[in-house]
Amino acid sequence: MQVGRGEIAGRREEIVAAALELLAADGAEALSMRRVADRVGIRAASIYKHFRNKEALEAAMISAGFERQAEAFERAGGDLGALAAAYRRFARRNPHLYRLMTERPLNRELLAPGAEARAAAPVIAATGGDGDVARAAWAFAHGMTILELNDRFPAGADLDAAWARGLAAFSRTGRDK
Amino acid sequence: MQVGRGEIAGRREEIVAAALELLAADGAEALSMRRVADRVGIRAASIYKHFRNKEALEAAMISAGFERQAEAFERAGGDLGALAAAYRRFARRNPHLYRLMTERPLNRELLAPGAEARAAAPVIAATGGDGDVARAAWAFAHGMTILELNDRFPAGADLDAAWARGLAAFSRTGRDK
DNA sequence: GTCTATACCCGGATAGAC
DNA sequence: GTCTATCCGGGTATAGAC
Repeated sequence: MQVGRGEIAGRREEIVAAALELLAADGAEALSMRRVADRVGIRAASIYKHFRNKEALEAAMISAGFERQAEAFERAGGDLGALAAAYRRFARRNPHLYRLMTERPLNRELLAPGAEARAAAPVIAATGGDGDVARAAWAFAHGMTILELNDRFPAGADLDAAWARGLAAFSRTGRDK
Repeated sequence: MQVGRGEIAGRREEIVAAALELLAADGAEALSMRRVADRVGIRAASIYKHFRNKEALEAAMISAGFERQAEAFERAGGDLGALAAAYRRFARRNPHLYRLMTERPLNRELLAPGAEARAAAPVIAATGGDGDVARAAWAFAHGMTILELNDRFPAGADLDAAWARGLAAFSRTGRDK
């Protein structure tokens, strides 16, 4: 968590926390520098003493999201089914953050080093180290997740069944390879 | 294509075409009523004689996107692999439109009737009428597609292999069910 | 490191004349 | 159906005082 020391780093984290709260409560459109500042109790201009620009603040938020996701995976254990459930649960509990984390290319130079990799590692491990399978499984999980968040499945659809069908395809026992 | 007759409907389609060009060229952030109007050669205010608001214009664009997608599927034929290739190609050729079509919940009341269903039908048919499999396959395809558009896979990743791995899982011969 | 003040620019949408 | 004029609001970001 490479915090330097004292008030400067504390303020940075305070701003990120406020931004995450605002995003969770009101969505990406509400995420303005002015509103983040309001929530911290300072002026928008002051945020620029802590972050170069809005993109840098968002990168800090995304890094925090990866850390949260990695923690959720740790709690879930190494089973692919459990990881998938944790993945879906994380997104449903943090829909706006999940969108922020996935909807655009990452500016990886701005991210906390290793955060993305820590979140990805459990999936790679669970798919047996086969990169193609890991990417296919991730794509399936992301597709199910984001289409659900975006309300794109029919109202009566049995999403648990669709998840199960996909996971069977990508888990070791269900493989035809 | 339920065009009424004469200039009014023609103008509507002209506006949609201009908006689609603008979106393709410059992305969603550039899609403002003023810029669309510039491209048509009218004033922004005049667009409101043809569309109630920006959301209605976007819905018309999305409807056009579904129609294009349905046509691409028709050309591809009924094979799941061919459909998947057409799906990916459509998104790569129309990345901003694909995002517009998938990133948010649809306001289905504003869409051209049947457009969404026409685009979805070939996938349902190709997965043998099993809704769970169709949704899982669609989620996989969307996940692969949007993660590729968003540059989320590692630079050296073999996406063709990941696609093949997933499609094998969802095609009839590769099924364990 | 926070403030005030402000530059600068953009957006969606409406009123009313023609 | 298009225009001009305008309302009203919002955004990121910087300069310079304290």
